[in-house]
Amino acid sequence: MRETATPETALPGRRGQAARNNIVILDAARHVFLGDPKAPISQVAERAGVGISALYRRYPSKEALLCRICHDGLLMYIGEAELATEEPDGWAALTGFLGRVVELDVHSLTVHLAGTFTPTPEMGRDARRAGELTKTLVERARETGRLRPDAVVEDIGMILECCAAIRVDDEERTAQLRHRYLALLVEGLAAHGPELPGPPPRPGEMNGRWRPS
Amino acid sequence: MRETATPETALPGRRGQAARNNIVILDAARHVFLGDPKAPISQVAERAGVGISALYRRYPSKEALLCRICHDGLLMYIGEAELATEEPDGWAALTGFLGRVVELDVHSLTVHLAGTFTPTPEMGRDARRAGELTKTLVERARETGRLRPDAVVEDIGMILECCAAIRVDDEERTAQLRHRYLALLVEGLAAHGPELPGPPPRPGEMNGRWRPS
DNA sequence: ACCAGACCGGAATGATCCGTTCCAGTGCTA
DNA sequence: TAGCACTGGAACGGATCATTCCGGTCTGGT
Repeated sequence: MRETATPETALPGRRGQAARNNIVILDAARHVFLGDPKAPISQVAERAGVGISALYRRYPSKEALLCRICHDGLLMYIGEAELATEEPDGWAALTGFLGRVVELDVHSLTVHLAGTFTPTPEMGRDARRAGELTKTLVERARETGRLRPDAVVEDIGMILECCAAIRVDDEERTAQLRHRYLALLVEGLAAHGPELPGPPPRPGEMNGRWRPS
Repeated sequence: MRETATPETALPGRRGQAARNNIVILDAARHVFLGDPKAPISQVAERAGVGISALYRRYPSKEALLCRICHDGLLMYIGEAELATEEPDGWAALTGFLGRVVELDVHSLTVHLAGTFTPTPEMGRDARRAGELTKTLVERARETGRLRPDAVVEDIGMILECCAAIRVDDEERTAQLRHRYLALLVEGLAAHGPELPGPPPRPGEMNGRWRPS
């Protein structure tokens, strides 16, 4: 009688259309808001090929949709981080993790949507969990001796930020280019050159966005 | 009778106020539009401590002001590039240049304002000149053998893009952090590690923005 | 001392954009 | 075939801005 979430796409008729729309809408929203976090909601509907009501039936407001997208991204981040923890080589764990996060464009999904909605307490918890996992990854990478000693956990977020800045029209090409500059940055992380300049980023420093804009 | 541009700030009375405002307005505009390219023009006036008329007396439209700011940035870029050409060590020339461009936030000034106005032909010429200078710098850096062989000219713009993505509330701190990640990227450029992934960026690839938005 | 006009601040205007609501279908489902 | 879950898209109302306009202020030449 009741489908809780997404029992795959193949129901017949109206019921099926609704289930399919659930997915299609989330995909469209992700894509559109990745391109422009302030995009009008009508653009999401258009890309999804549905009417605006279809959106408002599922989410009470634009903010709720944004929140959902962002939270999903956060969960993806956590998932990848946990996956990475299982990699025995600490260095490969960290770099592989970075590569996958860049590939999925998860960073844009989470950080760049900040300020467009007021975060839920649950997201706060998940964000903290994400932070802890990242810390673990960095520490394990440091133990291998491959990570330069003056790198800190907070550098990771900044590095992802750098990669997310790369954007061209074609989506696949964007991913390629991001991998290129991630590679450059990772080489930098591995290089034991002269000490990095400036005080390293402090824990909350990049979170100016998270207050309700 | 007639002051052509900015005969410094110290004239008396109204005439002097006008001259001073010229500068104050450009500074404010630079600052505000760097923070948000789509900021309302009233915000520029507020930061400059002048009324809106003072802006419209000088520039016929918001677009004109944006164009001016952007062009100034382009000229700064060219200036720094020419300065760098005089440095005898090709590697120091390139890295020093990058540092100064990051410091001045020139990249945001030029690229991030694209699409907010229709470029003038003169800007086109200057942009080409900037490209040539950059190319020279990269080639000279390559001759020193310090630059990894698979790096290309177009990487420079992307690297600057990465740095420009770093932004925190405090302006000075932003600059510090940018230098930090620039250092990482430069280490990457110097490292002769495994070949960089993906086809390198092609010449026009990042210019999707330049058509009138 | 005086006035024409350069310059200014900021309110008023008019257009655009966008989130949200509303309503008239549409075709399952029972 | 009636009822209903769901839809597309038009209409509404508020917000945001670029731009214009106007009444005031101060300067500089006479």
